[in-house]
Amino acid sequence: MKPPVAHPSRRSSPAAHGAPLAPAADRSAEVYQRLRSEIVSGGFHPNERLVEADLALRLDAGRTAIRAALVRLDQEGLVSREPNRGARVRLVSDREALEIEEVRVILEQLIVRQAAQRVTAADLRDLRRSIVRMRERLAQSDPMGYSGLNAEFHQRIWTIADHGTAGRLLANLKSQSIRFQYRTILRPGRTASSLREHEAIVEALASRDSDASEAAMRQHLSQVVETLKWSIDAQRRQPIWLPRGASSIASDPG
Amino acid sequence: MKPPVAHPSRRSSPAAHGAPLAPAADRSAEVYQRLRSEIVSGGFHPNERLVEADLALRLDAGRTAIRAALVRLDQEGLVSREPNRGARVRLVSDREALEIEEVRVILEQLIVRQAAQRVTAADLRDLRRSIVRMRERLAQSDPMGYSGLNAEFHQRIWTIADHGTAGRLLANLKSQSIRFQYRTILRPGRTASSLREHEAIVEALASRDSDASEAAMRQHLSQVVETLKWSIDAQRRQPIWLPRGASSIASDPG
DNA sequence: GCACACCGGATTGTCGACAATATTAGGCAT
DNA sequence: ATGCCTAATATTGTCGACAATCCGGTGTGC
Repeated sequence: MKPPVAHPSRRSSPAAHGAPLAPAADRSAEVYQRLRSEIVSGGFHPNERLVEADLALRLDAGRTAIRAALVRLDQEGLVSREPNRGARVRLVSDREALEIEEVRVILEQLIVRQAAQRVTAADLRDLRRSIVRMRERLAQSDPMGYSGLNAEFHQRIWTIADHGTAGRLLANLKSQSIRFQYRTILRPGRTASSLREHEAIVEALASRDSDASEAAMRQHLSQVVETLKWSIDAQRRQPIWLPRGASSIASDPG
Repeated sequence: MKPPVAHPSRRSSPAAHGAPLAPAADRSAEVYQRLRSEIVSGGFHPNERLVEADLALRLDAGRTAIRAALVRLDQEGLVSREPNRGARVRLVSDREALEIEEVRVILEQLIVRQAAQRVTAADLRDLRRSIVRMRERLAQSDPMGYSGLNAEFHQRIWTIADHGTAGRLLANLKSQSIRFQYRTILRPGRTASSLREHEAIVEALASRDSDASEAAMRQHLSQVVETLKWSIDAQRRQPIWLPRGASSIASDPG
C-alpha cells in the first residue's frame, strides 16, 4: 500500500564521494523493490511458483529478506501465499481486472477533480508537453511508447492532485492489472481516440473546472473500460496465445 | 489488503475430539489477526511504539511471527515502520482522514450501484431488519450501539454488491480511519438524520435503481464528510482531550 | 553552562539450523 | 495397467543467536 515510495529519509547521504561502502541499511527494502519490479514488468509467468530459496539465490539475499518481501507483496495483491504451500505470482482474473478498472475510473475522477483546483501554469505546461510527445508516438505508430507516456500522463495528474490516499490506491491497482493494459492499447484506432480524450482532459484542467475535468476523465476511462471488455470477450472467443498446459493454469479456482 | 479473511481451508478439522494438539498451522496468521484487532479496537495509544520482543511476550509468539505481522500491518497502513527504528501504530492526520473519507464516498457509491442490480428479496429483508434495530438504538439514545449497526449495514451492502476489489479497499480504509468514526457519531442530531438517509438507501435499493441508490448513498456520505469536517474544525478550535505530551505526537510531519 | 565525542543499553535486522508440512516417487497388491 | 499406501524429497515455518544500529546518558574541554 505504499509501493513506489522508498523511505524518503536516509536516502540522501551518498551521492558526492563515490559510494561510501554500501547503502548498508535496507537490504530488505531493496529486495522488495527488485522483486516487485520483476513481477510487475512480467519477469515471471502468471501463477509461477516463487520458491524462497531460489529467489534468495537469484537476488543474492537471505531467505529472511525474501520472506518479508513476499509478505508485503501478498498484502499488496501481487503474489498469493498459502500457508505451508509457498507463494506464487497472483493471477488476476478477467472479472477482477474489470473490477479494478471500475475502481480506477472513479478514483481517477476524484483525483482529476482535485487536480483541477490545484493545477499550476507549470503543471499545464508539462501536461501539454506530454501530449505533444504522445502525438509523436501516435504519428510513429508506436503504441507501446504511447502506453508509457500514457501512464506518465496519468501519474502527473496524481501528483498535481496531491491526494496521497487515492494516489496510493491507484498505484497499487495499476500494478495489479498491468498485464491487461496492453490488451487495451493494441485495439486498432484506440490510440488516436485516446489522444483526443487526453487533450480534452488537459483543456478542462486548464480552465480549472472540476466538473468538466471529471467529465472528461470519465469520458476517457469509460472508453478504456469498454475496450477492456471488448478485448476480454474477444480473447474468450478465440484465445490468441495458450502455452502448453496453460488450461490448468488459467482455471483459477480463487 | 485482505484483512478479515482468514484462510478458509485448514480450519475445520478440530472440533469433535477435544483439540488434538493445537491448530499447529498458522501461528503467524493468528498473531496477525490478534494484533490487528487490538490496534483497530484501540488497544494501543496512537503513535505508541510496538516493540517486537514485548509483543512476542504479550501475544505468546516468536519474534518471527510478530515481525511478519508488523510487515503486513505496515503495508496495510495500520502501523508505520522505519528501518532500524521499529514500528509504531500509525497516526492518521486530520487531512488524511478526510482523504480517506473522500475515497470511501466514491467507493461506496460504486458499490451501492452494483448492489442495486444484484439485490435479492432476502437481502432487502435483512437490510430492513437492520434499519429496525437502528431505530431501536436511536430511541434508546445509544449512539455507540447505533454505530456498530451502521457499520454492519454498510458491510451488508458490500456483500450484496459482491465487488471484491472495492470491498477490500473499503475494509482497509475503514480500519485506518476508525479512530475518527466516533467523532462523527456523537454530533447532536446526527444519528436521527443518518437513520433517515439509511432508509432512503434501502428504498432506492428496493426499486433496483442504480442511479437513485448512488444518489442516496452520496447524500448520506456527504453528510458524513461534512460532519467529519465540522468535528475536525471544532477540535482544532478547542481540543477536547489532550493527554500530556500529545502536542509532539499530534504534529505529524508525514 | 554548553557543545560534543563517547559509551552502554535497548532494539532491530540477518543468518543458519532445525522442525513441520506438503509433494512427489516408488513399491505392492489387485 | 491401476489404485493405494509408504518413503523420500522439497519447501516452508519457527527459533535462537549474533551483528548492526539507534537512543540516552555521561563525561570532558572550553
